Amino acid sequence: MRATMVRTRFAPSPTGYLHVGGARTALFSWAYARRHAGKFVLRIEDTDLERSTADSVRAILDGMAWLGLDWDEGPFFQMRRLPRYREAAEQLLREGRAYRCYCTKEELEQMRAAQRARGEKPRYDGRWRDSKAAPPAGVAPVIRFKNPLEGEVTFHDLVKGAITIANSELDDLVLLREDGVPTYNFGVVVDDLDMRITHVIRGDDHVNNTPRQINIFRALGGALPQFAHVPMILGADGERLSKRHGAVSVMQYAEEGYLPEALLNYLARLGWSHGDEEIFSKERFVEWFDLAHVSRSAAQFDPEKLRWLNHHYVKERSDADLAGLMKPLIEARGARVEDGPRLEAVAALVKARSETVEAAAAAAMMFYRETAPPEGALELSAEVTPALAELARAFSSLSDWSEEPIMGAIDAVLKTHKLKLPQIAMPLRLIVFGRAQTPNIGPTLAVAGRKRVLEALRKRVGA
RNA sequence: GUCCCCAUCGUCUAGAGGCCUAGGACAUCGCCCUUUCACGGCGGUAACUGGGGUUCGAAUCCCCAUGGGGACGCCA
Repeated sequence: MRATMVRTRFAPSPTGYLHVGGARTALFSWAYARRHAGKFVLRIEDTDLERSTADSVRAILDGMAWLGLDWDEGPFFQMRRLPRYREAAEQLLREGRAYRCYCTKEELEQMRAAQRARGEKPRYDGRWRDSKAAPPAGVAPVIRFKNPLEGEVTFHDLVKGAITIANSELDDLVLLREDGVPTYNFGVVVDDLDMRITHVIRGDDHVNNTPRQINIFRALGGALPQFAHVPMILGADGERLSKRHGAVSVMQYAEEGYLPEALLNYLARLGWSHGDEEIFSKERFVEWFDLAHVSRSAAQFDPEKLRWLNHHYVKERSDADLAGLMKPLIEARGARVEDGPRLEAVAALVKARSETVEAAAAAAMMFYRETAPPEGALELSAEVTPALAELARAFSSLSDWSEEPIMGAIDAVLKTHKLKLPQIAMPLRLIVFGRAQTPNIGPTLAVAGRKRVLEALRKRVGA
């Protein structure tokens, strides 16, 4: 007998972009399904009519696509399943496991305020649970769940272990609003049941919802999935992740020149580990991923380490690949790649000092845009000027414009004028590129092209 | 306030009773390479929250304290 197939899901609410916390939850859920040759289901929980938007749905899908997290079923939208929730709620009503509640919001607020004032946990007191009172006229009821009064719920979380919560801590939550839209806890249960989810992998913040959901699962007569609650991601200062901590949106990282494989690798390593392994591919991650090694405590997001990882992957990309990614960014800066040196050669040169594709594009600009040295930065001494003039002549007569002959010409000039390399290389950098820091002078001049080098030199020292 | 969860270097983490004078990575510091800036190489600083148990032996198990996080909506 084969074990039932693993089915996991990612169930975001479309109320904003895909943020790193959600992305990691999705990643773990996705990896678990892939690892066990199961199915990964995407479900959009759009029951918050106020905040859900089509743009958010797009943003979430875009984020997942960029990260390469593909799903096998869905996206399903809860708002298209309303009849199904109504049906499930009516079943519970019929079986006496749910009831109509006619409380007004003001009434509920009053009740909670009083409870808080008494130092109690605010919760619905069940006043309509067994009420025989006639429903007040003109009030549309909600349907509430008849949560068990006694006993406790224990479940074995795949990452946290046994968790027990007393039913007396729970209250009769709303299943269906007056307009027939399900609340979160009800929608989740009906869907996880209908979609035959075997492993619910989600954020830590849902631990407290789980016992409620388990009670509903049971009332509905369904089989329980396994639960795995992954810890939250905190900002670098230990606070809840927010915009203050830099980018939280996955797509913003894309825009800032991060590579998907870098973000993926970083996220995988946040709250999960495989011995001392730090750098691994998506494929390797799938091979290694297990719930047992998910950590139980929250992790702080470290932008520095992400940058380091990204740099690693930038260096790992082929020159052609990197050039392809850089091109639109260079053009966005108003330069034409066609007017300058071959982008692949430039990419090869700037790789080592660019943590992001953005940075690589910025560094590449020195090859695509003329820049005059800052005022006063270039002061040529009486001995350097003739040396540079001679160098220009030597350059123009080189039969081959590449690193080796270029350095040969420089060495010769150094020798005849009794100069040290920096004395010639620094002015050269300033004259040709308008800056003192560039990659090694030889390959840099080679990539820049003879025409540009000679023109800049002649303008400055004649020849 | 009540309930739930968590606790190893600044950060991410290894560690499932002896392999731990606690390992790796980022960051940081120093040296080397480099006659610029980087990349790279080598090395250093740096942690088991506290207190009680259990055990021949505890970072690892139990209890308490402390600290942190989460949840208490007709949000998800």
